[in-house]
Amino acid sequence: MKWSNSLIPTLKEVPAEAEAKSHVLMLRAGLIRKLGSGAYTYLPAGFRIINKIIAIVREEMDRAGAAEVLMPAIWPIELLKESGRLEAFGEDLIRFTDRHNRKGILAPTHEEVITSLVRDNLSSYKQLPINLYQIQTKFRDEVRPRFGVLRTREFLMKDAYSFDSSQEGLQKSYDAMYDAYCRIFDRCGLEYVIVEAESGAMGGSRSQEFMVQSDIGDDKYVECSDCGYAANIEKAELGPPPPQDPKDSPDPELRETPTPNAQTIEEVSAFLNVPPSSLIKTLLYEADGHALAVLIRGDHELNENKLSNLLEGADISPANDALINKITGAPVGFAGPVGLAGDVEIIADSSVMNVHNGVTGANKADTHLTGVTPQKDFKPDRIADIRVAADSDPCPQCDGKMQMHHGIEIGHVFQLGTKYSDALGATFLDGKGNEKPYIMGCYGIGINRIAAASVETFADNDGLVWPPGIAPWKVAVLCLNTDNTQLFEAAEHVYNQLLSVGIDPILDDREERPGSKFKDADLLGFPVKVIIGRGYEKKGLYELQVRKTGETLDVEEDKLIPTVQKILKSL
RNA sequence: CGGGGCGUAGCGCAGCCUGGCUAGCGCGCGUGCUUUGGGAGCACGAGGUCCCGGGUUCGAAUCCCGGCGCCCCGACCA
Repeated sequence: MKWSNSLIPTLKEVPAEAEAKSHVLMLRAGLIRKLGSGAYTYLPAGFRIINKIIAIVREEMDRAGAAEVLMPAIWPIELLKESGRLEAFGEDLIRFTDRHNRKGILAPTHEEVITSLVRDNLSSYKQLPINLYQIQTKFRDEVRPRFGVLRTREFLMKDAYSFDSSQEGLQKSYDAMYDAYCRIFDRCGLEYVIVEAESGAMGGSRSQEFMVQSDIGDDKYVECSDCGYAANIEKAELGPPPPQDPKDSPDPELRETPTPNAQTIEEVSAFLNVPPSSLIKTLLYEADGHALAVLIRGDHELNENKLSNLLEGADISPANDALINKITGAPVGFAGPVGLAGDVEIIADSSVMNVHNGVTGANKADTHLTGVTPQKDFKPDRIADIRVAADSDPCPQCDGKMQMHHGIEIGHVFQLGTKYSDALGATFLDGKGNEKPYIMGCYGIGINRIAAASVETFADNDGLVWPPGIAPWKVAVLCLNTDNTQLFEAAEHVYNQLLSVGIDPILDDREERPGSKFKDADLLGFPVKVIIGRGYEKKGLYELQVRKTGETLDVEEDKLIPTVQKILKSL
């Protein structure tokens, strides 16, 4: 590609609307332009990056034995009703009504379509396993699109769905996708962490996410530097709390303390001048009709997933004010486990049991109890790990501590099981003639996010730095003076040579001053620059610059192509 | 959905509080001359529904009311 034939509107100044590094640089480098909230145009250079990523994804999916399809983005709304996910997606759906007054949606994902497709066109275990994938635009009316291309209302996703006749088969399909994902992200040059995840509203059992560590990431995960255990914050299990220090004082005396106008953890902590970790929060919940008092240390957060799992998947919801009043006999904000009415099950997080000289609500307006000792002053019915993991928490698999990180989710793999095949009646006949639901897996990759995550990870003060695998062009040929025919012809010659060995160059043939060309090339992040200027004029030498390292070297014509190839291989 | 902020030339902004001449500055853009290895200099020039609608006023970018759009923080996020 010749620069003059493309559209690469670079910006010197930082656009006001952009905050995140990737957003700023993708705008400045002329990769994207915003059309509306959460909707971006990819200009030629940006689209080339997307296409590079897609090509890698496609190659690896095909290598893993998946077959590509293309499904509609426009759905009749009934399809989501059938699977029961209309509620689950709710406001996130972009809905429309057509000229015949039929209700439709723009597809947020495609489990329903693929499941009904397979239901209607496959019938025998002999045809299994099968894995179908597509690369499609998904639509979700995000509450808050942000960070440029990282969270948008329409985005490209590679989604794959596997259909197996057995759990063992699913495991094989899942492992194959897992391996393919590693190859894909490796080839994209990303540094990523694979974390255990909750399968959540998708249903199913095993689930892992591929994360790129980044402070602007929407997801949080913990990782143990000793053993490598890593898990999404929603999922992360905790090791046992560190052993209790031997008590240097006898159990304190339990007493009521007036705490007017102090209800929240912060207020009580400040009022009584005790750290939040000495407070015991009492959260009242309703679970399938019975009341729960859930005890969590003041500086911790309840993990509802863990609580629900502990209760064998019961639907749990915070108790309403009326119920709280009934249980505690006090206004909201003063609940405590001491002396609670008998039919309330008390579930305590493990860490609560180590609290010494604790503070809880007194089940009485404007009053807290101090000097609370677990087991002595109250006895939980159950003690379990039910809180959200935090930084420096003990690892569940070794003696190490876990660190908390923010991450950008670039891919996920799920073992769905039979959730969708059951809901949509998708069955096959096994070898004995029995009807069985397909055992499914689903596997997603956020195409646009790969680009943004790469920028967040690798960009520097001068601009983007692309790994060669997804660079819009691998090599930029800079002709520093287009008026000089000798230089220009040499530049074109290099450009053609690179083309002929399949290297994918861009020729900066613009009538710009050298400074602009250098700055733009750095901003765009081409892995290698070939500079034809002074050195060529005087000594017939080409100058090579490596974007990532800043390294430069002069080479003679016959060494040029091999040297470029060598550098690209080393990056 | 709650909180904060913004909307003036392609981009970044000033002007608004305290209404008043032809709405200004930098970058970018066009033409000419000079310049040519890290975003050149000079000169000339083009480019504006001041987000939209209504109101107040002799007069509105500026004040008032209503709306729309966008950004940031939070909540949310299969």
